[in-house]
Amino acid sequence: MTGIFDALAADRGRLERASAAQRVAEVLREHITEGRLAPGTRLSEEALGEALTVSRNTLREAFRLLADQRLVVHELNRGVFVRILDPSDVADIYTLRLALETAGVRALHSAAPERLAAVRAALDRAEAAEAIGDWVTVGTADLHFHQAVAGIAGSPRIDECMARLMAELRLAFAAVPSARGLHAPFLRRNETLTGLLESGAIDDAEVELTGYLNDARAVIVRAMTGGA
Amino acid sequence: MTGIFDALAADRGRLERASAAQRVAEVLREHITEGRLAPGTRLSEEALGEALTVSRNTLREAFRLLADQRLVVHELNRGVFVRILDPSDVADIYTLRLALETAGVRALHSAAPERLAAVRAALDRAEAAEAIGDWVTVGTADLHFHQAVAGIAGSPRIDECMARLMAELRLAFAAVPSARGLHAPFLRRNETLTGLLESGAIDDAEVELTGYLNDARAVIVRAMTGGA
DNA sequence: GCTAGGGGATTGTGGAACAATCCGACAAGA
DNA sequence: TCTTGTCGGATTGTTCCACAATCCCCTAGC
Repeated sequence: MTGIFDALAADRGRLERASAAQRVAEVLREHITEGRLAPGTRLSEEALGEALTVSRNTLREAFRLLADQRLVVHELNRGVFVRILDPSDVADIYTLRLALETAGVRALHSAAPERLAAVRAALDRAEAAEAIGDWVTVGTADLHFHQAVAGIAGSPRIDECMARLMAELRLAFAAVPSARGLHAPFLRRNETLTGLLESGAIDDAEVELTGYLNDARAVIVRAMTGGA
Repeated sequence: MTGIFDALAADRGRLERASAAQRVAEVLREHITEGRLAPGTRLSEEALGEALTVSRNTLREAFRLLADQRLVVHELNRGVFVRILDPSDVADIYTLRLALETAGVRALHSAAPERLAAVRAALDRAEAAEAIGDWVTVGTADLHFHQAVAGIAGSPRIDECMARLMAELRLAFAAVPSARGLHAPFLRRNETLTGLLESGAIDDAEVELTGYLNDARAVIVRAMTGGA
């Protein structure tokens, strides 16, 4: 009998109006992760407040939200700047990714089947985007794929942690010139990993995942140090 | 020649004064994690601002910081409340803890020896506090012990993630009446785990850690559901 | 007993003002 | 020329105030 109410409750979040600070943060977040705001850019309170027609108070609250997500850094009396990731940041992101995605793989046997299906669905989206050469979408789908892998664990906190990491990773991708060549080699390995998961080979999947992430980390770190 | 400057640069963080919002958040955080502010308490902007002699704007910025750490929840047009953890939250915290601490254990062989020493040091502090019956300190040292285990990974993000989780856990502990009987049985297992780590038995340590956290989770969840 | 509506209290947001701080420019001295 | 001291503009940090939006509780009316 409560099925209807549960279904409605799932959409509860959608009707909660967002505060102005949240909306502002959302807009800025998009601009940052899409690369339209280059890392290191100073976000002037006055200029941004005027551009978005919000008060400084509201803008400062939005800055706090973004600082939490590590998309901007707040320097006292100097203002907020779009975060600049250095190679050690990227390496660290991959360390945490490995821990979270491994947790997902290990939870495979006790997880709901939908979670594994979500992994396959994300993979399909990535390959569909690859087929038409839409590399921006490929990058997005790849991130969603890995979120789905970690999501196997069924842990809200792991999901949130991964979401933050993926947002940070976009910052790194924005710093790498050719994102197209970056993702292509790894799609095949996504396919391999998914196959292992679907066959229930947890240990093999874990080995594959570890090697995958270590390789990806090396590629990106090299691109960052070599490119800049 | 640059050695001196490098050493000074390492202490750079210490001279950055904290903003009023950060100081306010720090004070509130202590009160919350020490249990002086009961979960569910409403934090009125006006009353708190007057008590701490800060303006509402500053207080609101502090609230954003605390909301990030999940110590308070912000409900639109209703205000902020000290977070109330339910059993599913605690269970989820332990899921993430397991992932992070496992990452530490697995990094054992490639970690600096100081990190393992930090684990032993935290354990010693806990046992010293136990000897004099200071159970509050035991609880704190136990949290530090587990942070040290995760810290073996040497990842700043893992460290920060664990620190947040431990702050959340204090909220749960505050809800459990007798914290004294809660920690005692697990000190022995901390000792066991440390011994396995020091002997380099990664796989055994991982098994012990997994069992440990699952048992601890069950104890706390039972205390929460039974006590309330 | 239940619904509808009103009033008070609190938060959300904007705006202004002043202090504190930073940064660059310029000048003075070695 | 290089370093150091000082000044002034620009920006942030913080406070205060005002008003709209919203929520919650209480009461009136059915």
